[in-house]
Amino acid sequence: MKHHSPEAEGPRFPDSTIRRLSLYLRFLQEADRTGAETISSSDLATRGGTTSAQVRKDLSLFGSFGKRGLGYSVPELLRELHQILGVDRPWRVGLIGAGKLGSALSSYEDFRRRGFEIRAVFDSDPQKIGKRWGEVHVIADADLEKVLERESIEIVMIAVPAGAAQALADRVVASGVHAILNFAPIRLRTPDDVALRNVDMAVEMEGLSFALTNR
Amino acid sequence: MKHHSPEAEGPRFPDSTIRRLSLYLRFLQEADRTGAETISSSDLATRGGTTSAQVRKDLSLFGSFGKRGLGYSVPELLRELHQILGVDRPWRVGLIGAGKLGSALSSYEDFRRRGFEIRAVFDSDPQKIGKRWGEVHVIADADLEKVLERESIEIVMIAVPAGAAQALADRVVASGVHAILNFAPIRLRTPDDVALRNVDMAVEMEGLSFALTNR
DNA sequence: CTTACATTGTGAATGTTTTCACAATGTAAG
DNA sequence: CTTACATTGTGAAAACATTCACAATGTAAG
Repeated sequence: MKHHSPEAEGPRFPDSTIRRLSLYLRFLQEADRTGAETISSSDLATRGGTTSAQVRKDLSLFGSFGKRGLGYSVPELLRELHQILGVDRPWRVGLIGAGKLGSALSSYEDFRRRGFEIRAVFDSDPQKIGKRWGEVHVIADADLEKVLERESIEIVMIAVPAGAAQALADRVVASGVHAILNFAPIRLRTPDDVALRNVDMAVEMEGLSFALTNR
Repeated sequence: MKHHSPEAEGPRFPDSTIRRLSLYLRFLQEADRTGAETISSSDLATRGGTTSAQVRKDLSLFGSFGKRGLGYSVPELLRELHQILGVDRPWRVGLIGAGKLGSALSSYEDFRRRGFEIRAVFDSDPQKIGKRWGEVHVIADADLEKVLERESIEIVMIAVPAGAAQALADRVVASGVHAILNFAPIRLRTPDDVALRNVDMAVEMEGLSFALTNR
């Protein structure tokens, strides 16, 4: 029954837990579509590739949502997870980089479906500026600050070459954005109050290379 | 001086360590380009966003490569990291999914530069089959097994919609491939002896959403 | 050769995450 | 109402990862 109390320094939640909550949310949506009323921690575990104890521990960090002997109510847990993850409302997203990867990101249906709405696309290439990209026009990097503010962008995705990423990140942060998803193969330096996630495909490939080599 | 011995069950290396080794490797390559002869654990730490003790601990899992009082020889540590990560030789990679994301992946220069060579691209769309994609032609999914074997593919990247991913993964595994990089928003089930990494962009975005919500 | 200094390699301490295991509590059937 | 059963929530234990702290060992200068 322990909810996190309104302490000066709030509790810190493991990153791994947050990732798993995202996965649970997905299975719940799936289960909901098939009309399931309730779901047990082991159901969630099997699909999420973890254990039922882990599922219960993860959820118990945020409250007690289940019924002993029965499991969790699908609609209720759906509501709770949406709220915990903050996806109970849409987010305004900016995308920097209108190359191939940017193109893939801007048309990625899963983002829109989950409430991540790309409201601005930026690029430095004059050839691309002004072109229609989905529902928005490509904007010059030079106008970054102006447009981030005008469009109230809350999350920025960076999909540019490594050499350009840090300078752009600095400008994004200076514009008051507090969340960045970085696809450039470089470790960005940002202040502590900026949430930063990296999608580093080369690192992932090298992880596979390592696994194949050491068997 | 402790090297890993040839035991029946080899030591297990933390995933987090392997990821960091990739980052160290990058920074070393950069340092090498600027002509640096040696580098200290704290140099590596600053760029990698960690601590010098962590760097030394990571490296010490694989051997002792440094010189007390001096640091690490850049060329030597480069060689060692290449070998540890298994990127001292090229890898033959297959790509399933010739959509926007597949397109971005197949032209991603960082892969080629690091020795990940895409030797085959697959898609189910008859419209796309036969078209030139970089240096290869798009091949029908139906020929997956045949071509994976013919091209001696060692690593497969899956960039298809969630609904198609598991069935394709099963076929990939059955064809003897032991490493998969999955971009589909689904948790694939694979045997234990298959190395699997996921790049899940929706999960990353929800992590940012969570961070922004809980501040 | 000796001293001053830098930096590694690594046990031990600490911190974090996962797993275990079971009392608590709910349902359902007789 | 009682019994049989399922499943949660959670302390405690175990496993795992990071940080500390310092002896060991190298360089370089006088």
